Amino acid sequence: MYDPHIEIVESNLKEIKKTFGCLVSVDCVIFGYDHSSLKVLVINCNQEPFVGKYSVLGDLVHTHETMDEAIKRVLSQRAGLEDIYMEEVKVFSSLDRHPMDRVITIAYYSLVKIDEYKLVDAQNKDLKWIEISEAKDMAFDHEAIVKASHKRLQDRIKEKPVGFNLLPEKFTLNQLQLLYENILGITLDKRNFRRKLNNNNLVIDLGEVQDDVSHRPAKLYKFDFDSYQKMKKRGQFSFII
Amino acid sequence: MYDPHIEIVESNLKEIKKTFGCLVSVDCVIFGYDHSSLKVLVINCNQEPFVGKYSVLGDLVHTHETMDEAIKRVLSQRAGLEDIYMEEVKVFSSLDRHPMDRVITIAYYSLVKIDEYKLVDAQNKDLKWIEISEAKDMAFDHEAIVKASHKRLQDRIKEKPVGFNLLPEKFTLNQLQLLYENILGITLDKRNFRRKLNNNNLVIDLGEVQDDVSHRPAKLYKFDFDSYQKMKKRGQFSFII
DNA sequence: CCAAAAGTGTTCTGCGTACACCCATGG
DNA sequence: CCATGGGTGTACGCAGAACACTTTTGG
Repeated sequence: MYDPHIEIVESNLKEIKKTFGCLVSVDCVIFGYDHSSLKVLVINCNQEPFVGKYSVLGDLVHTHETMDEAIKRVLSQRAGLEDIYMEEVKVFSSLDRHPMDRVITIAYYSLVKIDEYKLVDAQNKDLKWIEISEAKDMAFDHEAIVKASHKRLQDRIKEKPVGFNLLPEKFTLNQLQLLYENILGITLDKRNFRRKLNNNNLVIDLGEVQDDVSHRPAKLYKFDFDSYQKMKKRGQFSFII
Repeated sequence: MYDPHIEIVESNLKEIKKTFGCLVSVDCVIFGYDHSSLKVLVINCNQEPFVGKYSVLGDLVHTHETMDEAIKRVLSQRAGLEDIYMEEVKVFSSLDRHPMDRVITIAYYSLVKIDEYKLVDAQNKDLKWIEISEAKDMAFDHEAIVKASHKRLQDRIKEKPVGFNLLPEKFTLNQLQLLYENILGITLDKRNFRRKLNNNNLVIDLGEVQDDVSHRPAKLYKFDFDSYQKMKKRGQFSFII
């Protein structure tokens, strides 16, 4: 019987590469939150036949870099983003997902504090934040990539405090609650939400208040990273909202 | 400024493939459960410098197949497995993970009803079930791949009833409980475990009993797939043990 | 003083958890 | 009748969910 298993050995390496070599890319769905809705960072695609459609940021993976390095390079060089939260979502491998050649892509999503981020756009002039709901009819299979990433973010935020990566260092509890409501598409009870935060020691009262609002200013808080680390270590942490 | 973004267009496709083409493989961690412990299906590696070490089943992805097709091909051709549960785990992309060339691999795990599976080994003579604890010092980075897959299974089984894929169609409640205890490495309370199953309508009493035991025979149950589907549809399903 | 949003407590219900004894069968 | 595992119910505490009014500030 034919042995379908291919062994990579010196003698047939060149032949193997010719036969099996394919292109691998990373695509990163960058989420931002502007205090009213969840946004995705996109670019106008300039590859036929998708010219004019939106695309998320991505690039081919170089032969000398890991996925992690590739995605960091894309975030840094193409969006000026450093040290931001990111997570692998899944692999997209349809044969026809790229019109020019077979390109396997690994999707990631990232979370950006949109207030602290000015669009860095050295390479091109059309980086743009769009609403999740606008992420339709995108280039390649990027609509599916955005959908899968959004779903992953929704799942993740229910069990880990990743949402803080979308807010400024100092935030009000209402801002935090609205973030959850927007991402999950649900409404939450203010008192229950706050009690849960307090029970978990997840936020620290900074003793400061808002100073630019025309009504009673809200207290400002920050995420209690140390407390979260401790809770993770001893026993399990639950943040299912 | 240098634009690091590579566009794949007809004119430079060949050059791009030469520069960026790399090898992609799938590796599948196949879990089985033999009524006492969780097992992994491995093979003796025959590639230097790992000859004699264990490896999980994997293969290069062909240019004309998706990941899904590749993993199904590996499961079918190399282990005779068809239509089994599987899930993508994550990408492994260290530059030195394969000694011969840069190979990016996508790890999957699968669940097999070990009782109903006779080792099909047409291609080679050394398919073997080993204990999780024996999955050390494996070929390539397969120890890390097994660890990550095991962790994923542990996470998944807490929220979805995937464990039934490891048991025969008919099983006793004690067998089910032991499965959970073995996979999670914890002990569970018998009465609480059973109450939760009943509350969720997850199992159906078949009205049959064991007939090969030298003590009071236990009732046999099967997984209630329809009930699970209904529960998933209306509202959320929780199976956190 | 009015508008706007901030902030705060209680009750009820259901679920997780801890826990121990009798039952049915084969040998 | 004995050994072996099979099977069952209760009490407690905590956490989620529902729910409405008072407070503080700016204008």
